[in-house]
Amino acid sequence: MDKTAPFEGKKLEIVEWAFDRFYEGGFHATRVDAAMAGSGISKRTIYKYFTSKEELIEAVLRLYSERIVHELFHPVEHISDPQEQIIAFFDVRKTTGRMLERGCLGMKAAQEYAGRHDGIVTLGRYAASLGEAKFLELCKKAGYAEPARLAKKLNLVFQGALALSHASGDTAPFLVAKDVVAALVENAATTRRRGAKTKH
Amino acid sequence: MDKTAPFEGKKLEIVEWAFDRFYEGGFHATRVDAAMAGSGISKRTIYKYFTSKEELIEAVLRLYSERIVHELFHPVEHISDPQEQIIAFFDVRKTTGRMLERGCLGMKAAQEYAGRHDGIVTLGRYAASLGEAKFLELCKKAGYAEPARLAKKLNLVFQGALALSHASGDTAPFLVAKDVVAALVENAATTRRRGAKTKH
DNA sequence: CTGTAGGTAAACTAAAAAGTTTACCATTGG
DNA sequence: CCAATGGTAAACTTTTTAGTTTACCTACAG
Repeated sequence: MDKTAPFEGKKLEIVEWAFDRFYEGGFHATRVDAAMAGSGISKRTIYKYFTSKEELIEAVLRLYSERIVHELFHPVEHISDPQEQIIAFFDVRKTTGRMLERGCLGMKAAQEYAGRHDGIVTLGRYAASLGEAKFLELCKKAGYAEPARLAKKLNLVFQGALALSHASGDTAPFLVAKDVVAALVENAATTRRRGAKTKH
Repeated sequence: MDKTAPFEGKKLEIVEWAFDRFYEGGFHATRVDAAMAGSGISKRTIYKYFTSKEELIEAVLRLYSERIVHELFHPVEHISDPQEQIIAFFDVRKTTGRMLERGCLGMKAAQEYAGRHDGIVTLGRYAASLGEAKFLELCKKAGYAEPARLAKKLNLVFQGALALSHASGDTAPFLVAKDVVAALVENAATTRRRGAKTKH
Protein backbone atom coordinates (compact mmCIF):
# COMPACT_ATOMS: atom_id res chain seq x y z
CA MET A 1 0.00 0.00 0.00
CA ASP A 2 1.17 3.50 -0.81
CA LYS A 3 2.53 5.11 2.33
CA THR A 4 1.34 8.55 1.31
CA ALA A 5 -2.21 7.36 0.67
CA PRO A 6 -4.85 8.27 3.26
CA PHE A 7 -5.23 5.65 5.94
CA GLU A 8 -8.19 3.30 6.10
CA GLY A 9 -10.05 1.06 8.52
CA LYS A 10 -8.17 -0.12 11.57
CA LYS A 11 -4.99 1.66 10.62
CA LEU A 12 -6.85 4.96 10.44
CA GLU A 13 -8.49 4.21 13.78
CA ILE A 14 -5.10 3.62 15.40
CA VAL A 15 -3.56 6.75 13.91
CA GLU A 16 -6.51 8.93 14.89
CA TRP A 17 -6.37 7.75 18.48
CA ALA A 18 -2.59 8.09 18.70
CA PHE A 19 -2.82 11.53 17.11
CA ASP A 20 -4.65 13.04 20.07
CA ARG A 21 -2.51 11.32 22.64
CA PHE A 22 0.79 12.37 21.13
CA TYR A 23 -0.57 15.85 20.49
CA GLU A 24 -1.50 16.23 24.17
CA GLY A 25 1.40 14.44 25.76
CA GLY A 26 4.37 14.81 23.42
CA PHE A 27 6.12 12.00 21.60
CA HIS A 28 8.86 10.88 23.95
CA ALA A 29 6.78 11.43 27.06
CA THR A 30 3.86 9.35 25.75
CA ARG A 31 4.54 5.63 25.84
CA VAL A 32 2.93 3.30 23.33
CA ASP A 33 0.90 1.67 26.11
CA ALA A 34 -0.27 5.00 27.45
CA ALA A 35 -1.02 6.24 23.95
CA MET A 36 -3.49 3.44 23.28
CA ALA A 37 -4.91 3.01 26.77
CA GLY A 38 -8.67 3.38 26.76
CA SER A 39 -8.93 2.90 23.01
CA GLY A 40 -9.74 -0.79 23.11
CA ILE A 41 -6.90 -1.32 20.67
CA SER A 42 -4.25 -3.78 21.77
CA LYS A 43 -0.53 -3.29 21.44
CA ARG A 44 -0.47 -6.45 19.34
CA THR A 45 -2.58 -4.74 16.72
CA ILE A 46 -0.43 -1.64 16.65
CA TYR A 47 2.66 -3.67 15.89
CA LYS A 48 0.74 -5.51 13.21
CA TYR A 49 0.24 -2.27 11.32
CA PHE A 50 3.40 -0.45 12.32
CA THR A 51 6.88 -1.83 12.76
CA SER A 52 7.84 0.69 15.45
CA LYS A 53 6.71 3.63 17.51
CA GLU A 54 8.56 5.90 15.10
CA GLU A 55 6.59 4.60 12.13
CA LEU A 56 3.37 5.25 14.01
CA ILE A 57 4.55 8.79 14.69
CA GLU A 58 5.26 9.30 10.99
CA ALA A 59 1.69 8.23 10.25
CA VAL A 60 0.41 10.66 12.88
CA LEU A 61 2.33 13.47 11.18
CA ARG A 62 0.84 12.62 7.79
CA LEU A 63 -2.59 12.78 9.36
CA TYR A 64 -1.63 16.11 10.90
CA SER A 65 -0.77 17.55 7.48
CA GLU A 66 -4.13 16.38 6.14
CA ARG A 67 -5.92 17.97 9.05
CA ILE A 68 -4.20 21.30 8.62
CA VAL A 69 -5.71 21.42 5.16
CA HIS A 70 -9.13 20.13 6.19
CA GLU A 71 -9.60 21.92 9.48
CA LEU A 72 -7.70 25.15 8.92
CA PHE A 73 -7.57 25.86 5.19
CA HIS A 74 -10.80 24.33 3.97
CA PRO A 75 -13.26 26.26 6.22
CA VAL A 76 -12.14 29.59 4.73
CA GLU A 77 -11.54 28.42 1.17
CA HIS A 78 -14.95 29.60 -0.04
CA ILE A 79 -14.02 33.24 0.64
CA SER A 80 -13.11 34.57 -2.78
CA ASP A 81 -11.24 37.70 -1.72
CA PRO A 82 -7.76 36.55 -0.63
CA GLN A 83 -7.33 39.39 1.87
CA GLU A 84 -10.58 38.50 3.59
CA GLN A 85 -9.57 34.87 3.53
CA ILE A 86 -6.32 35.67 5.32
CA ILE A 87 -8.15 37.55 8.05
CA ALA A 88 -10.84 34.88 8.36
CA PHE A 89 -8.07 32.32 8.82
CA PHE A 90 -7.26 33.95 12.14
CA ASP A 91 -10.88 34.05 13.18
CA VAL A 92 -11.06 31.02 15.43
CA ARG A 93 -14.84 30.92 15.20
CA LYS A 94 -14.53 29.98 11.53
CA THR A 95 -12.18 27.08 12.02
CA THR A 96 -13.08 23.68 13.39
CA GLY A 97 -11.36 21.37 15.80
CA ARG A 98 -9.03 22.11 18.67
CA MET A 99 -5.82 22.21 16.70
CA LEU A 100 -5.22 25.89 17.33
CA GLU A 101 -4.88 25.49 21.06
CA ARG A 102 -2.47 22.59 20.96
CA GLY A 103 0.48 24.15 19.19
CA CYS A 104 2.14 22.94 16.03
CA LEU A 105 2.60 19.18 16.16
CA GLY A 106 5.01 19.29 13.25
CA MET A 107 7.39 21.62 15.06
CA LYS A 108 7.10 19.58 18.22
CA ALA A 109 8.04 16.44 16.32
CA ALA A 110 10.90 18.09 14.46
CA GLN A 111 12.29 19.40 17.72
CA GLU A 112 11.95 16.16 19.66
CA TYR A 113 13.51 14.05 16.94
CA ALA A 114 16.16 16.47 15.62
CA GLY A 115 19.29 14.40 15.12
CA ARG A 116 17.43 11.29 16.17
CA HIS A 117 15.06 10.33 13.33
CA ASP A 118 15.22 11.99 9.95
CA GLY A 119 11.89 10.74 8.61
CA ILE A 120 9.99 12.26 11.52
CA VAL A 121 11.91 15.53 11.30
CA THR A 122 11.21 15.84 7.56
CA LEU A 123 7.48 15.16 7.97
CA GLY A 124 7.27 17.53 10.94
CA ARG A 125 8.98 20.36 9.11
CA TYR A 126 6.78 19.78 6.08
CA ALA A 127 3.61 20.08 8.16
CA ALA A 128 4.99 23.20 9.86
CA SER A 129 5.69 24.78 6.46
CA LEU A 130 2.14 24.42 5.14
CA GLY A 131 1.01 27.66 6.79
CA GLU A 132 3.58 29.88 5.16
CA ALA A 133 2.98 28.21 1.79
CA LYS A 134 -0.74 28.93 2.07
CA PHE A 135 -0.14 32.54 3.10
CA LEU A 136 2.24 33.00 0.19
CA GLU A 137 -0.34 31.67 -2.24
CA LEU A 138 -2.96 34.08 -0.89
CA CYS A 139 -0.61 37.07 -0.84
CA LYS A 140 0.32 36.49 -4.46
CA LYS A 141 -3.34 36.13 -5.39
CA ALA A 142 -4.10 39.40 -3.61
CA GLY A 143 -1.40 41.10 -5.64
CA TYR A 144 0.58 42.59 -2.75
CA ALA A 145 3.88 44.23 -3.60
CA GLU A 146 6.11 41.88 -1.60
CA PRO A 147 4.13 38.66 -1.19
CA ALA A 148 6.99 36.59 0.19
CA ARG A 149 7.80 39.17 2.84
CA LEU A 150 4.20 39.57 3.92
CA ALA A 151 3.65 35.81 3.95
CA LYS A 152 6.60 35.47 6.33
CA LYS A 153 5.10 38.11 8.61
CA LEU A 154 1.71 36.40 8.60
CA ASN A 155 3.29 33.07 9.33
CA LEU A 156 5.25 34.62 12.19
CA VAL A 157 2.05 35.93 13.74
CA PHE A 158 0.36 32.59 13.15
CA GLN A 159 3.13 30.65 14.87
CA GLY A 160 3.12 33.08 17.77
CA ALA A 161 -0.62 32.68 18.24
CA LEU A 162 -0.24 28.93 18.03
CA ALA A 163 2.49 28.88 20.67
CA LEU A 164 0.66 31.16 23.08
CA SER A 165 -2.67 29.40 22.62
CA HIS A 166 -0.89 26.21 23.48
CA ALA A 167 0.66 27.71 26.58
CA SER A 168 -2.56 29.26 27.84
CA GLY A 169 -4.87 26.46 26.74
CA ASP A 170 -7.32 28.72 24.94
CA THR A 171 -7.48 30.50 21.62
CA ALA A 172 -7.56 34.07 22.98
CA PRO A 173 -4.13 34.82 21.41
CA PHE A 174 -5.76 34.41 18.00
CA LEU A 175 -7.91 37.45 18.70
CA VAL A 176 -4.72 39.40 19.31
CA ALA A 177 -3.20 37.87 16.17
CA LYS A 178 -6.22 38.85 14.09
CA ASP A 179 -5.69 42.51 15.04
CA VAL A 180 -2.05 42.38 14.02
CA VAL A 181 -2.86 40.59 10.79
CA ALA A 182 -5.62 43.04 9.91
CA ALA A 183 -3.15 45.89 10.32
CA LEU A 184 -0.54 44.11 8.20
CA VAL A 185 -2.78 43.27 5.27
CA GLU A 186 -4.57 46.61 5.30
CA ASN A 187 -1.25 48.37 5.21
CA ALA A 188 -0.10 46.12 2.37
CA ALA A 189 -3.34 46.83 0.48
CA THR A 190 -2.95 50.59 0.95
CA THR A 191 0.62 50.43 -0.30
CA ARG A 192 -0.54 48.45 -3.32
CA ARG A 193 -3.35 50.87 -4.16
CA ARG A 194 -1.03 53.84 -3.94
CA GLY A 195 1.45 52.01 -6.09
CA ALA A 196 4.09 52.93 -3.52
CA LYS A 197 6.99 50.66 -2.72
CA THR A 198 8.00 49.88 0.86
CA LYS A 199 11.62 50.71 1.28
CA HIS A 200 13.95 48.88 3.57
CA MET B 1 20.59 26.76 50.96
CA ASP B 2 17.89 28.88 49.39
CA LYS B 3 16.59 27.15 46.29
CA THR B 4 15.93 30.44 44.57
CA ALA B 5 19.45 31.70 45.15
CA PRO B 6 21.84 31.71 42.19
CA PHE B 7 23.87 28.55 41.91
CA GLU B 8 27.52 28.34 42.79
CA GLY B 9 30.58 26.21 42.18
CA LYS B 10 30.07 22.65 41.08
CA LYS B 11 26.31 22.93 41.17
CA LEU B 12 26.41 25.86 38.78
CA GLU B 13 28.79 23.95 36.53
CA ILE B 14 26.38 21.01 36.37
CA VAL B 15 23.36 23.20 35.67
CA GLU B 16 25.14 25.18 32.97
CA TRP B 17 26.20 22.04 31.17
CA ALA B 18 22.77 20.42 31.48
CA PHE B 19 21.15 23.66 30.32
CA ASP B 20 22.61 23.42 26.83
CA ARG B 21 21.97 19.71 26.48
CA PHE B 22 18.32 19.90 27.52
CA TYR B 23 17.86 23.01 25.43
CA GLU B 24 19.16 21.23 22.32
CA GLY B 25 17.71 17.82 22.89
CA GLY B 26 14.52 18.25 24.90
CA PHE B 27 13.92 17.01 28.42
CA HIS B 28 12.44 13.56 27.98
CA ALA B 29 14.56 12.74 24.95
CA THR B 30 17.81 13.66 26.72
CA ARG B 31 18.91 11.06 29.25
CA VAL B 32 20.90 12.00 32.28
CA ASP B 33 23.92 10.11 30.95
CA ALA B 34 23.67 11.77 27.55
CA ALA B 35 23.15 15.16 29.18
CA MET B 36 26.45 14.99 31.04
CA ALA B 37 28.52 13.06 28.48
CA GLY B 38 31.66 14.96 27.57
CA SER B 39 31.42 17.24 30.56
CA GLY B 40 33.81 15.28 32.75
CA ILE B 41 31.13 15.34 35.43
CA SER B 42 30.11 11.96 36.73
CA LYS B 43 26.57 10.83 37.38
CA ARG B 44 27.58 10.25 40.98
CA THR B 45 28.18 13.98 41.39
CA ILE B 46 24.88 14.93 39.80
CA TYR B 47 22.96 12.84 42.27
CA LYS B 48 24.99 14.35 45.06
CA TYR B 49 23.63 17.79 44.24
CA PHE B 50 20.21 16.81 42.89
CA THR B 51 17.87 14.15 44.13
CA SER B 52 16.36 13.47 40.70
CA LYS B 53 16.41 14.38 37.03
CA GLU B 54 13.33 16.53 37.64
CA GLU B 55 15.11 18.58 40.30
CA LEU B 56 17.97 19.16 37.88
CA ILE B 57 15.48 20.32 35.27
CA GLU B 58 13.96 22.75 37.77
CA ALA B 59 17.43 24.19 38.35
CA VAL B 60 17.93 24.49 34.60
CA LEU B 61 14.68 26.44 34.33
CA ARG B 62 15.77 28.83 37.10
CA LEU B 63 18.99 29.43 35.20
CA TYR B 64 16.92 29.99 32.06
CA SER B 65 14.91 32.73 33.75
CA GLU B 66 18.13 34.41 34.87
CA ARG B 67 19.54 34.23 31.37
CA ILE B 68 16.45 35.77 29.81
CA VAL B 69 17.10 38.80 31.97
CA HIS B 70 20.86 38.86 31.44
CA GLU B 71 21.07 37.96 27.76
CA LEU B 72 17.86 39.45 26.39
CA PHE B 73 16.75 42.29 28.65
CA HIS B 74 20.04 43.61 29.95
CA PRO B 75 21.75 44.39 26.60
CA VAL B 76 19.02 46.89 25.66
CA GLU B 77 18.35 48.26 29.14
CA HIS B 78 20.59 51.30 28.59
CA ILE B 79 18.28 52.62 25.86
CA SER B 80 16.28 55.27 27.65
CA ASP B 81 13.43 55.62 25.16
CA PRO B 82 11.08 52.67 25.77
CA GLN B 83 9.91 52.54 22.17
CA GLU B 84 13.46 52.31 20.90
CA GLN B 85 14.20 49.71 23.53
CA ILE B 86 11.32 47.56 22.30
CA ILE B 87 12.55 47.69 18.73
CA ALA B 88 16.15 47.07 19.79
CA PHE B 89 14.96 44.00 21.66
CA PHE B 90 14.13 42.43 18.29
CA ASP B 91 17.45 43.41 16.82
CA VAL B 92 19.38 40.17 17.16
CA ARG B 93 22.68 41.93 16.72
CA LYS B 94 22.14 43.65 20.03
CA THR B 95 21.47 40.53 22.04
CA THR B 96 24.03 37.98 23.12
CA GLY B 97 24.00 34.23 23.21
CA ARG B 98 22.16 31.74 21.07
CA MET B 99 18.95 31.68 23.04
CA LEU B 100 16.90 33.23 20.25
CA GLU B 101 17.46 30.36 17.86
CA ARG B 102 16.63 27.62 20.29
CA GLY B 103 13.01 28.40 21.10
CA CYS B 104 11.51 29.03 24.51
CA LEU B 105 12.81 26.48 26.98
CA GLY B 106 10.11 27.40 29.47
CA MET B 107 7.32 26.56 27.04
CA LYS B 108 9.06 23.38 26.05
CA ALA B 109 9.30 22.31 29.68
CA ALA B 110 5.71 23.27 30.48
CA GLN B 111 4.49 21.28 27.50
CA GLU B 112 6.59 18.20 28.15
CA TYR B 113 5.66 18.03 31.82
CA ALA B 114 2.02 19.16 31.67
CA GLY B 115 0.11 16.87 33.99
CA ARG B 116 3.34 15.13 34.95
CA HIS B 117 5.33 17.48 37.20
CA ASP B 118 3.82 20.66 38.60
CA GLY B 119 7.06 22.27 39.77
CA ILE B 120 8.57 22.10 36.31
CA VAL B 121 5.39 23.37 34.66
CA THR B 122 5.21 26.33 37.03
CA LEU B 123 8.84 27.31 36.49
CA GLY B 124 8.51 26.86 32.73
CA ARG B 125 5.42 29.02 32.52
CA TYR B 126 7.04 31.65 34.69
CA ALA B 127 10.05 31.88 32.38
CA ALA B 128 7.77 32.00 29.35
CA SER B 129 5.85 34.90 30.89
CA LEU B 130 8.87 37.14 31.43
CA GLY B 131 8.73 38.51 27.89
CA GLU B 132 5.18 39.78 28.07
CA ALA B 133 5.83 41.27 31.51
CA LYS B 134 8.82 43.18 30.15
CA PHE B 135 6.87 44.40 27.13
CA LEU B 136 4.04 45.53 29.37
CA GLU B 137 6.45 47.51 31.54
CA LEU B 138 7.93 49.23 28.48
CA CYS B 139 4.55 49.94 26.89
CA LYS B 140 3.34 51.58 30.09
CA LYS B 141 6.52 53.60 30.31
CA ALA B 142 6.07 54.74 26.72
CA GLY B 143 2.57 55.93 27.56
CA TYR B 144 0.71 54.02 24.84
CA ALA B 145 -3.08 54.08 24.97
CA GLU B 146 -3.62 50.37 25.51
CA PRO B 147 -0.37 49.04 26.97
CA ALA B 148 -1.72 45.58 27.86
CA ARG B 149 -3.09 45.04 24.38
CA LEU B 150 0.09 46.16 22.67
CA ALA B 151 2.24 44.11 25.03
CA LYS B 152 0.25 41.02 24.06
CA LYS B 153 0.81 41.78 20.40
CA LEU B 154 4.53 42.26 20.91
CA ASN B 155 4.77 39.05 22.87
CA LEU B 156 2.89 37.24 20.12
CA VAL B 157 5.40 38.42 17.55
CA PHE B 158 8.25 37.55 19.88
CA GLN B 159 7.00 34.01 20.42
CA GLY B 160 6.46 33.57 16.70
CA ALA B 161 10.00 34.68 15.93
CA LEU B 162 11.30 32.39 18.65
CA ALA B 163 9.42 29.39 17.26
CA LEU B 164 10.44 29.99 13.66
CA SER B 165 14.07 30.71 14.54
CA HIS B 166 14.08 27.44 16.37
CA ALA B 167 12.62 25.58 13.40
CA SER B 168 14.97 27.12 10.86
CA GLY B 169 18.05 27.18 13.09
CA ASP B 170 18.85 30.83 12.46
CA THR B 171 17.59 34.19 13.67
CA ALA B 172 16.33 35.44 10.30
CA PRO B 173 12.71 35.44 11.57
CA PHE B 174 13.70 38.16 14.03
CA LEU B 175 14.37 40.48 11.10
CA VAL B 176 10.81 39.86 9.96
CA ALA B 177 9.58 40.33 13.53
CA LYS B 178 11.41 43.64 13.84
CA ASP B 179 9.50 44.97 10.83
CA VAL B 180 6.17 43.94 12.32
CA VAL B 181 7.08 45.37 15.72
CA ALA B 182 8.25 48.66 14.23
CA ALA B 183 4.89 49.00 12.48
CA LEU B 184 3.03 48.17 15.68
CA VAL B 185 4.80 50.62 17.97
CA GLU B 186 4.90 53.38 15.40
CA ASN B 187 1.18 53.03 14.90
CA ALA B 188 0.65 53.06 18.66
CA ALA B 189 2.80 56.19 18.95
CA THR B 190 0.88 57.93 16.18
CA THR B 191 -2.41 57.08 17.81
CA ARG B 192 -1.12 58.40 21.12
CA ARG B 193 0.08 61.67 19.61
CA ARG B 194 -3.23 62.21 17.85
CA GLY B 195 -5.05 61.37 21.03
CA ALA B 196 -7.24 59.03 18.95
CA LYS B 197 -8.58 55.77 20.29
CA THR B 198 -8.29 52.51 18.35
CA LYS B 199 -11.68 50.91 18.04
CA HIS B 200 -12.21 47.20 17.72
C1' DC C 1 53.36 11.07 55.60
C1' DT C 2 48.58 10.63 56.13
C1' DG C 3 43.76 11.14 56.23
C1' DT C 4 40.00 13.79 54.64
C1' DA C 5 37.26 16.20 51.13
C1' DG C 6 35.63 16.05 46.82
C1' DG C 7 35.71 14.31 42.79
C1' DT C 8 35.84 10.45 38.38
C1' DA C 9 34.84 6.06 36.19
C1' DA C 10 32.43 2.18 35.65
C1' DA C 11 29.86 -1.75 37.15
C1' DC C 12 25.62 -2.63 39.16
C1' DT C 13 20.37 -2.62 40.43
C1' DA C 14 15.65 -1.43 39.73
C1' DA C 15 12.15 0.28 37.14
C1' DA C 16 10.03 1.32 33.04
C1' DA C 17 9.05 0.98 28.36
C1' DA C 18 9.40 -1.21 23.58
C1' DG C 19 8.28 -4.95 21.26
C1' DT C 20 6.77 -10.33 21.23
C1' DT C 21 4.40 -14.38 22.25
C1' DT C 22 0.64 -17.08 23.69
C1' DA C 23 -4.04 -17.95 24.51
C1' DC C 24 -8.37 -16.77 23.56
C1' DC C 25 -12.68 -14.63 21.52
C1' DA C 26 -16.04 -12.86 17.81
C1' DT C 27 -17.57 -12.55 13.30
C1' DT C 28 -18.30 -14.31 8.75
C1' DG C 29 -18.44 -17.03 4.41
C1' DG C 30 -18.83 -21.66 2.74
C1' DC D 1 -20.79 -26.60 11.86
C1' DC D 2 -16.24 -25.08 10.99
C1' DA D 3 -12.18 -22.90 9.41
C1' DA D 4 -10.25 -18.45 8.42
C1' DT D 5 -9.80 -13.73 9.58
C1' DG D 6 -8.89 -10.23 12.57
C1' DG D 7 -9.02 -8.77 16.63
C1' DT D 8 -8.28 -8.41 22.48
C1' DA D 9 -5.84 -9.27 26.79
C1' DA D 10 -2.14 -10.17 29.32
C1' DA D 11 2.13 -12.41 30.35
C1' DC D 12 6.59 -12.33 28.71
C1' DT D 13 11.49 -10.86 26.87
C1' DT D 14 14.64 -7.27 25.82
C1' DT D 15 16.35 -2.88 25.96
C1' DT D 16 16.95 1.35 27.97
C1' DT D 17 17.53 4.46 31.54
C1' DA D 18 17.19 6.43 36.35
C1' DG D 19 19.53 6.03 40.23
C1' DT D 20 23.29 3.44 43.46
C1' DT D 21 27.34 1.34 44.81
C1' DT D 22 32.15 0.36 44.71
C1' DA D 23 36.76 1.35 43.81
C1' DC D 24 39.95 4.58 42.90
C1' DC D 25 42.31 9.19 42.12
C1' DT D 26 44.07 13.91 43.49
C1' DA D 27 44.83 18.02 46.17
C1' DC D 28 45.90 19.60 50.38
C1' DA D 29 45.89 20.71 55.56
C1' DG D 30 48.00 19.21 59.66
